[in-house]
Amino acid sequence: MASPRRSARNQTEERSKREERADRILDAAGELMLRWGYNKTTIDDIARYAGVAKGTIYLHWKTREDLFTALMKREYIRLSEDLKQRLASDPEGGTLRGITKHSMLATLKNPLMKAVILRDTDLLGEWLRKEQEDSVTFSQQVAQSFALFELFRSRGVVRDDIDVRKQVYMLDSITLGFLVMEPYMPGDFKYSDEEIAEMTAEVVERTFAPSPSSDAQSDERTKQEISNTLISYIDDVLTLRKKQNQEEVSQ
Amino acid sequence: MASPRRSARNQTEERSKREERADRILDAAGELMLRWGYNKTTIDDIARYAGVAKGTIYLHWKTREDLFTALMKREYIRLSEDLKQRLASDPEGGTLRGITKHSMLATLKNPLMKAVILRDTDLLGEWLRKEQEDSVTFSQQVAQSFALFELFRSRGVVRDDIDVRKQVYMLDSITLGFLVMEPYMPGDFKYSDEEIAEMTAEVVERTFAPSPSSDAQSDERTKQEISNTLISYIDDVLTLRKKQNQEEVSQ
DNA sequence: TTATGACCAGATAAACAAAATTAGTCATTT
DNA sequence: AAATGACTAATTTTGTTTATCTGGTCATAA
Repeated sequence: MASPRRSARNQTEERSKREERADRILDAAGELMLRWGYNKTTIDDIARYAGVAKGTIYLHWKTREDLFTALMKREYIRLSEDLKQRLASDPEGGTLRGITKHSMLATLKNPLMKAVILRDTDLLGEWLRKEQEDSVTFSQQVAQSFALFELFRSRGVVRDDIDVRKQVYMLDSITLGFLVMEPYMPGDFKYSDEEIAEMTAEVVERTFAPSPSSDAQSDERTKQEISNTLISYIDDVLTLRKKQNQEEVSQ
Repeated sequence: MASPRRSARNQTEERSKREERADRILDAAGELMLRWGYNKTTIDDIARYAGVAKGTIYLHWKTREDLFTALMKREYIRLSEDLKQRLASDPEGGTLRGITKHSMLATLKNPLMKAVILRDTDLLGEWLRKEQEDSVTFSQQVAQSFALFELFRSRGVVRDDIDVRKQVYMLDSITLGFLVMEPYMPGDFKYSDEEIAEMTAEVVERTFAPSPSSDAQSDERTKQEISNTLISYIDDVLTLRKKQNQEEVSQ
C-alpha cells in the first residue's frame, strides 16, 4: 500500500499506548470475570471499569468472545512467565520436585488458568463451551508431560519400571487432586498455596523417584541440563504465543 | 400395646416379604437414578419399574426424599460389605497398599457412592443440597482417616516425619484426584477400575512408606493385626447402620 | 389386612408477551 | 485519525397465564 506513513518513532509511541490500553481493558475483564463470571460480565461493565468507551473495546477485538480469549491467552503467557521465573531462580528448578512445586504454585496463583484447567463452568460459563472445541490445550499439555517424562527417564531422574502413559496419568491425577481438593475439605482444614504445592511436590517426588538401587542420582549437571531444557521450552512457547498475538492484533 | 398379634412365624414371613419388596423398590430407584438423576426420577417411574403401585412405596417411606436417603444408606452398607470382603480375602488386606487399592475399588464399583463422595450435582440434584446439611459423612470420613493413620504410624507402617493432618490431606487429595480424573483425560487414555486402583495404591504406598532406615517393616503379625482392626471397625459400623435402619422401618 | 390407583393440591414446566439488557455499529465529536 | 456514546437489532430476562406433572392421600378392592 502506498498510503502515507507516520514516523517510526510516532508509530511505536502509539503502539505502546494502544497496548497499554488493551492491557487495562484485559485487566478489567479479568477482574470482573473473577467476580461475576463470564456470563454476567458485560462489555459495558468492562468499558466502565477500564475507563474507556464501549466502542474503544471494539477497536481492539472483533467480538466479546475474542476479548475473553485474548484475556486467557495473556493469562497463559503470564503463567508461563511466572513459572519460568520461579524455575530459574530456584536451584532445585531442575528437579522433579522443584518443577512440580513451581508448576503448582504458578497454577494456584492464577485463578483464571486454574479455572480453565479445572473446567470451572460457574466461572467460565459459555466461553468454555464455545472455546474448548478448537482448543487443543489439554492434549497439548499431556503431550508436554510425555516429553518431560521421557527426558527425566533418559537421565535416570525418574523410575522407568512403569509404563510412561501410566506415569503421566498418575502425575496428572495427583496434581488434579490437589488442585481440586480445597472445597472438599472441612473448613478447619485449609492450607496455603505454598503448603499445597509443597505437599504435591512431596507426593510426586516420592512416587516417581527411582528405586535407590539405580545409579544416576541427580547430580548438579543433570539438574542444570533439565532446568535449561525446560526453560528454553517455555521460552519457545512464549515467543510463539506472543507472535501469534501480534498477528491477531494486526488482523 | 395389647393388640392381637400374628404368630412369630407368620410375622417373619411377612417381614422378609416386605423387605424383599423394599429392596426391589430401592433397586429400581437406584437404576433410574443412575439413568436420569435424582431430579428427573419420579415416584411413578420407580413404582412402574419395580412393578408395584405408587401407594405401596409410601407404605415403606414417608417421603420421596426418605426413599432416596434409604437407597444411599443401603449403598453405603453394600460398599462397606464389599470392602470388608475384599480386605478379608486379600493377604495384603492389612497393608497400606492393599487398603488403598480395595477402598478405591469398592468406591469405583459403586457409582452412587462415588457420586456422593464427588458431590455430583448432575446426578444427585436436589437430594445433595437437602441431605448434606445433616450428613456429617465427610468429617466422619476424615476422622476415620486420622484414626487409621495413627494406627499405621504406631506400627511403623507409615512414616511419621510429616504432620498427620497433612498426611490425611495428602491421602484424600490423591484418592480424590484418581476418582475425578476420568473425564479430564482425552478419550484414548482410559484405564479400568482395577488399573486405577492399582495406580492409586502405588502412589499412596510410595508416598507414605517409611524411609528404609526405620526398623519395623511390616511383618505378617502387623498385617494381620491391622487387617483385623480395620475389618472389625467396618463390622461395627455395619451393625450400627443396620440397627439404625431397623429402627427407622418400625418408625 | 394389605395393596391399589384414582384423585387432589401444589409444584413444575411450557408458552407467550412485554420489558430490559446487551453486543456490536456508526455518525458525530475531539 | 482516534475515541466516543447514542442507537439498533437481537438476545436475555421478567412477568403472567395456562397446561402438565408429581408427591402424597385415601376410599375402595383384593
